[in-house]
Amino acid sequence: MSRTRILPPSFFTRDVEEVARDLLGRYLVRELPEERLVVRVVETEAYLGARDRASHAWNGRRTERVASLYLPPGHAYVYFIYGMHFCMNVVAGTELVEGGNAAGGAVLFRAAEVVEGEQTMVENRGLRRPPRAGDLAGGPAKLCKALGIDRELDGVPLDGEALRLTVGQPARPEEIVAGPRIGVGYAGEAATWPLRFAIQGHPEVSRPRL
DNA sequence: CGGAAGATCCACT
DNA sequence: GTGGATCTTCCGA
Repeated sequence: MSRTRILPPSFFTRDVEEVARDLLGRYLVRELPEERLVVRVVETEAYLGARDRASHAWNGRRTERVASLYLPPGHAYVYFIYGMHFCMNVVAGTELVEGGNAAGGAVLFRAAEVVEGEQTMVENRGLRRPPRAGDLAGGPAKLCKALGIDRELDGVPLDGEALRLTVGQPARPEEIVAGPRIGVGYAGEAATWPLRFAIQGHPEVSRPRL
């Protein structure tokens, strides 16, 4: 158990689903100029890449927006959605080519609990009242807002200065639950795949609860 | 070159 | 529970 020991690139060079499960309980560290923010990941989703209709890399799609999905495992993919929100993924997978990620697999961070820097996260979220469960980082866009993550961080390595993933307090396998991913109803067969993972019963998990 | 939809959140009912 | 906000990206014409 370590807040500071950084997860190496090899951590992300495994099956995407396995990485998504193993990220539960890990610490995401955001270094701001004046302060360090730390959260513990409690919910993730795996996106398998080219063979996954719900993935931004479906069918090998390779546009400027999704270019970071093809960086080596361990890099950030941050995208803008619904005209006002950002969401963050980490590139993962085993299908490598030319030092990159051939399949475009990644893990979306959906929810986290605060470990350090709550006051700044309250301010980043624009909350005027004490946060209730899920207010700070109980959803992929809330998480980004709270941590000050936007497209500036698209493509950065997650073992670098601005952003790091550390060992943290990993979830025990028996406390992990799985279910279908959120907001991907258009994806046909893939919409039913149980690639959403969470720490069972955790109050910060986004809705609908698993 | 236009239109439609989106890995969401919030306020309001 | 529902709809509005708000805008980038992509595909089809």
